[in-house]
Amino acid sequence: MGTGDIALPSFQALLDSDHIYEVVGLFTQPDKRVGRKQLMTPPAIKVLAEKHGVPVWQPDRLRKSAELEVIDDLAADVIVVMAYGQILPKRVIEAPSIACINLHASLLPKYRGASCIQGAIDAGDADTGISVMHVAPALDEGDVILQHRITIEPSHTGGVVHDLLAECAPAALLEGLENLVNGTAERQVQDSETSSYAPKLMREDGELDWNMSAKEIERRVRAYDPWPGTSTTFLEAKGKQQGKQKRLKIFPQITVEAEMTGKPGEVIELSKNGLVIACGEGSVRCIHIQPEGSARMTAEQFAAGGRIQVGDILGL
RNA sequence: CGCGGGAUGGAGCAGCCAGGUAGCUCGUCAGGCUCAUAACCUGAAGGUCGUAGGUUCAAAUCCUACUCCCGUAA
Repeated sequence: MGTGDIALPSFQALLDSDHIYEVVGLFTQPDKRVGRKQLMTPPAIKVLAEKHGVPVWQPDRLRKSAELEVIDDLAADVIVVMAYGQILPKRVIEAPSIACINLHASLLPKYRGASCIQGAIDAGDADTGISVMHVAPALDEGDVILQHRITIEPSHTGGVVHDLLAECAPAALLEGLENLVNGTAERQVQDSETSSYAPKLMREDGELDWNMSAKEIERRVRAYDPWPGTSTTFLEAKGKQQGKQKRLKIFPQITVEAEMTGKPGEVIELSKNGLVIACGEGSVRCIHIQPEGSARMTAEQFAAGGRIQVGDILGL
């Protein structure tokens, strides 16, 4: 059961190991309208499943759908869950004869929840990983079977870590399955004292607060790329839209300028060397930005347009 | 037709509402200044104003259609 692209390599690994495991079905979220034209688009994992002749189910709300019977009928030995996007009813958890396991993209008990990857980078952690765990009725609180660890480099964005974890997941999954099958799997109860929760992020969570320190801003921009992205606002100084508040997206990599200070949100420098914005502590130098209504550009290009000036305050 | 913004030398933007000489900040090239420079000064090249129609003596500008791009819809 899975939806997100992070589950793709793991699903592929299961398909490839058909000499050991038979994939009897895939549950994933319904097709959604995406993009500017709102085209109905299936999850990539669904396409992969259909290519291999694996039956697919896409219930709107698994909890109260007829598909619950399907799960019983499939009589699976193990249910593997990764980035599915729905809470599983108890009935599903208890359906498989061996176990219902979940792959979670953090070192549990830290960062339970949907934004586990962003959470680890945003907090400045030195590493994160994949946790293979039993599914419990409460979100991401099940006993941990094993964890595979990866290092977060100072340049890693959310997207990079996402891909690294996706690559790292199949090995963890296969090891976990093997242990379960021969009964050697551990069951480490999660320490609720050190647990934390990383809630699902919304677009507006990417709005930068310039009162934060430059270090925190730098990590936030890195963690939230590509989703939900980070942005601030500026007042348009040119053209028909003059005086209107416009969105300005900020992309990695940005660098911390500890020496340069100013009122939080103030534009300290706007030149070919970048856009320097004052933070609560220090400032950050941004190179790649995107004003609303325009394509992504460099700070140098943005400076040429004269749409903001040094001294302007952003994010008001 | 989900909503909104946009298309103007190589880049980013003005000019459009109140039609009449192609503008600004850069970049590029040449020359100058300088011990030197990414700094400064002078000059030059470079644009079918997204496409196709229409209105007009005259269209970047007004009207219609189309194409493409961007934001947003978590």
